[in-house]
Amino acid sequence: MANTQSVENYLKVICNLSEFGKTSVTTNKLAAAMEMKAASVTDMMKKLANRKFIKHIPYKGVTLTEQGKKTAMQIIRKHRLWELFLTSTLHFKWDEVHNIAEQMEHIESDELINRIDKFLGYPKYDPHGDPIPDSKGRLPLRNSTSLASCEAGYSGTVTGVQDHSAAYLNHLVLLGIQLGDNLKIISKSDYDKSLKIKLSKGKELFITQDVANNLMITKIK
Amino acid sequence: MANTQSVENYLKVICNLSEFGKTSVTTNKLAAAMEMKAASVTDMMKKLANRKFIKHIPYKGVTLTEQGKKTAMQIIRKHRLWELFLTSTLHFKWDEVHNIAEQMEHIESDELINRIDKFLGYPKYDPHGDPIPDSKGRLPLRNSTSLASCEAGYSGTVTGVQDHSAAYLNHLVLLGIQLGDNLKIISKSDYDKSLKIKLSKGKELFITQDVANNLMITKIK
DNA sequence: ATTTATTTTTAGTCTTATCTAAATTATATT
DNA sequence: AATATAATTTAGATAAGACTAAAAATAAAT
Repeated sequence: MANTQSVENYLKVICNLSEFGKTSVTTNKLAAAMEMKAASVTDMMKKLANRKFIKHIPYKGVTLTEQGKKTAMQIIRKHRLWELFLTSTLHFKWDEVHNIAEQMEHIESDELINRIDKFLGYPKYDPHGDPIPDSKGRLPLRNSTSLASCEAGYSGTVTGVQDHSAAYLNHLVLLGIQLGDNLKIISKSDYDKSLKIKLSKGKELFITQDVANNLMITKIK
Repeated sequence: MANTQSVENYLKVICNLSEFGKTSVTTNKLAAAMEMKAASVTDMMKKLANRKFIKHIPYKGVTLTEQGKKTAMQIIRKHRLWELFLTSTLHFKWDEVHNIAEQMEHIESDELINRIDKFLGYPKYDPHGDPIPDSKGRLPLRNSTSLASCEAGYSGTVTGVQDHSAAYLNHLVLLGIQLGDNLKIISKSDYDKSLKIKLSKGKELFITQDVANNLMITKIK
């Protein structure tokens, strides 16, 4: 009855790459994201399609079915709640939690994850600013945009990251940028699209387009 | 490098059945404890022997090597710490935690389990009174004996159970017996070895030999 | 000391999930 | 439109871990 960890991982990654089921995902993209060979992915796609988790159009890609999305959301919920537990209760740093949560997300017990949810106070966002699905699989909405897409003069609050790699997260720590920080775009270079920003604490700094691309903010004005 | 969950389960069960490596375990006993067929167990014994976790004498049984014992103790440590976390932090009942801990014990992260240990205040015993190995694999000692082995007149404190089944644990709840309770043996029946005991709260009750056999106490006098 | 019963092992099969290499389909380029 | 390139799928192999059925070893009972 229960799904294997492998099946859960595929569904989770498909869900993330498809923006929660909105778009279709190609075999190679999936293979790259899962660090597996395309042939292995094709194999699994057949199995997942048989079990009605996805719709697979050969040579074209896959999309999640309602059932597949529902299952994937529960795994993402578990992953994000465990990440938050690890940082807020056990004081892990935000770049250390991913690998452990990858394991914990497969623990099979609705009761357990609901109690963790309660223990944490029914949080809406994980340590990287990603929204946590509730027990019904519903996502809280937040209209955040990439910092790179904002013009000079705008202010905003840092709400999340798109790149979850330890390297990127550590780079932000180095720059002194944290989730929840307010910042203002002073200017934008025409030369390399780098940004001069001012943190609410007063500190001014330059960040590259790459860094700005992966930083999510909610525009204030 | 890491061991599979299956390997970890075998080592854990061997360790428990062998009284932490002291005695040898037979194929059939292991098969029964793991709810598997004897043939499957033999297969795995060869693999574990190859990897120097156990010594296997065909047709005779297996014993843990030092390495095998060390590995098993870490799994038992994780199991017991997670059981305590589930009861003390998430308020699960003591008969509900086993299945979940069976899964959590396989999470691979020394740092994680050490932080849980610290979070719980470096506890020495789990919710069933079983000793928790420390990070080096050392077990706290406690000289407890089965209540059934004590004579009338003796007093003691309930320290643990030998039967971990939900049925037994619920039966104790029904009787009103908890870990840490003090009790005194009023009399012992020659007819069926049942015991009349008095709890420190004042309540008197009769318990069968079976129940007494599975209840561990430290004799006070 | 044979025979019977029990325990354990061997041999061969199955499933899941991965891989490599080859074949096929789709896309891009002249 | 033909061909080259890239993406995807098929076919066949492998490893882990479980199973059944049969063979072998040990233990028990006459």
